[in-house]
Amino acid sequence: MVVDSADEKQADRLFRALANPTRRDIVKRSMRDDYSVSALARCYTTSFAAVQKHVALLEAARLVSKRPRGREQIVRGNTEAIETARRLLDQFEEVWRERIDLFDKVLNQPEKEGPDAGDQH
Amino acid sequence: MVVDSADEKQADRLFRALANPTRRDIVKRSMRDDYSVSALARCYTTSFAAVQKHVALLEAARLVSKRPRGREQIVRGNTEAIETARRLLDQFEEVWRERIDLFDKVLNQPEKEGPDAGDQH
DNA sequence: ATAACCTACAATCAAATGGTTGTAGATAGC
DNA sequence: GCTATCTACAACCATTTGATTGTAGGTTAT
Repeated sequence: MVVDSADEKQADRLFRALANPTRRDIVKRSMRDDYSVSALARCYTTSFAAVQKHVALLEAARLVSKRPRGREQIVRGNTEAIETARRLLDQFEEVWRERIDLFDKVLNQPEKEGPDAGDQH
Repeated sequence: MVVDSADEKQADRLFRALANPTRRDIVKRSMRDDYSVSALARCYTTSFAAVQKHVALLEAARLVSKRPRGREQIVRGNTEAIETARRLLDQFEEVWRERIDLFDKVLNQPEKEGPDAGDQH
């Protein structure tokens, strides 16, 4: 029941990290160009520490990675995490497809009863 | 700067709603079968009111919709919201592709300077 | 009508979030 | 060496979240 595995926690972190406009913007920027943490901070009106925390959160969700360059940390967007999120979304549509398949199966085998009780939408 | 439009708020709600294992499970269940709110509540160890609030949150994110059937409310998963989330993820990979394209363009026009300073990865 | 059930909503509470300031450690440049 | 810059991290604060219990209204069935 809601298993609460490591994968689930990672899914939590992923979607949680994406649920903030500043963080989404950071992901986009760091996908497009190289940014140090302070360079990112200059893009927003919030404090450096706030941006730093956003980056840390994104890093925990594996949406970005940091690598040191001299005294600064270069933030880099990670497409694999996006792929992971996409696969998670696929799971939802997969179970939806199961419903459709089941519905079709009932439609194509009307030997038992008429589908009058079918309350589609 | 981080525009904060209605679309952005909807994206916030969408990802926020997905950032919880119980809510993700509710979405899957309601995609697969019809569930009343109380039928959903019976699937989890938490209180009815807690599940009710989860459903309200999912409804605000348009991930599910409710329709009354007698005294109960039937919760139904909505694939369109999943598609919306997928499109949002597409945006990230789109800007990433821009980076790749730009990188290719530089590689194919080495007339200016040698790309020795290129710090790939 | 009465009992049982489903839902809605308010009040409450602990924990997490998003933000701030301040302090301290490294590194780069003069 | 000294200064400016970049980062990390702690402490703190307001708001939100996730959950609870309790109350009330509506629907179904007996």
